[in-house]
Amino acid sequence: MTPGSAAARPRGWSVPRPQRDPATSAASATMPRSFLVRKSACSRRRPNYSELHDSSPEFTFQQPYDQAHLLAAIPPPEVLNPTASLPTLIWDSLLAPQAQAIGWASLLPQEMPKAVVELTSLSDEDSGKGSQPPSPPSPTPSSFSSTSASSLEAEGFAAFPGLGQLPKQLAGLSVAKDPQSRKAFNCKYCNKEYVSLGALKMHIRSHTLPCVCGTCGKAFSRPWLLQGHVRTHTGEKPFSCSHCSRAFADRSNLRAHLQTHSDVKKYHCKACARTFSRMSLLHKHQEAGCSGGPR
DNA sequence: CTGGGGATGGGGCCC
DNA sequence: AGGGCCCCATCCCCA
Repeated sequence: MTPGSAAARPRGWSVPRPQRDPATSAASATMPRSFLVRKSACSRRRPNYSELHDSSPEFTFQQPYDQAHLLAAIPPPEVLNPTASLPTLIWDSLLAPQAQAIGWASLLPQEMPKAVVELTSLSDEDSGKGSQPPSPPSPTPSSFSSTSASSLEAEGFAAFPGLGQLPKQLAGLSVAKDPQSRKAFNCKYCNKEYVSLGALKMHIRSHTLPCVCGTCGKAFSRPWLLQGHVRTHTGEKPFSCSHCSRAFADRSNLRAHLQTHSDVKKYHCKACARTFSRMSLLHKHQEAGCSGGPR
């Protein structure tokens, strides 16, 4: 398949989550979980991970600076492919001297080389945190996505004159005001709007992808996403079906699987009353042209 | 066409 | 405030 093909389909608004697990939250049952943001058609584009290895000449890592800012990310030694040495590294792109030379401010995010955009910064204290199998540790990279623009200016950019003017743009932080003068936070990468800085910071991680797989170099926005990915390498499947012997690496997939054991599936076709274990199956069914009659 | 598994993205909640 | 986790959504692939 082509990694980018998924982006071709517009997805529009997030579907409000109908109900949350009552055991975990009762209040949120009345509130859609994705009410904060409208997803653009391209918002779920998949990164071209091959580009992680395709460093353009302007961004080749250089000695000795690069060594000082490289850090092996997540690699439980027994998990690592001995031959996979490479860009499974996190690099502080923001502090890179090369950044000055190429005019960051003039680059739109999508124009930045992926190898730069996706590799994010680590502080000294982060670099001291190692990996702990079996579960990959959270790398807790202090990428700029989790750093305020002001602190970036104060900390990192101070070391590199000339970058000081850029951080707010690069960090994707801007505070806008809506007509009611209520604060809103816009992502400079994609213009999504958030009602809290925390939500925006979380979102920005999806642009910066600070969590990098030590085995294949694939980058993720959050540690637990990486953790799930690492299971594809290790084969770990901690979620077992209580009805059969199947095990799954992902809880959501187990949940979907459990539906297959149920006579009455979760998703109903309103036209023909058929039920499906997955929303995607229901959609396929409808797109295929539901006859409308009961089956 | 259908059903299912695998993989991944992302916002919200809890601690 | 931030990390971890939950849950949902969706895509791709295959049988």
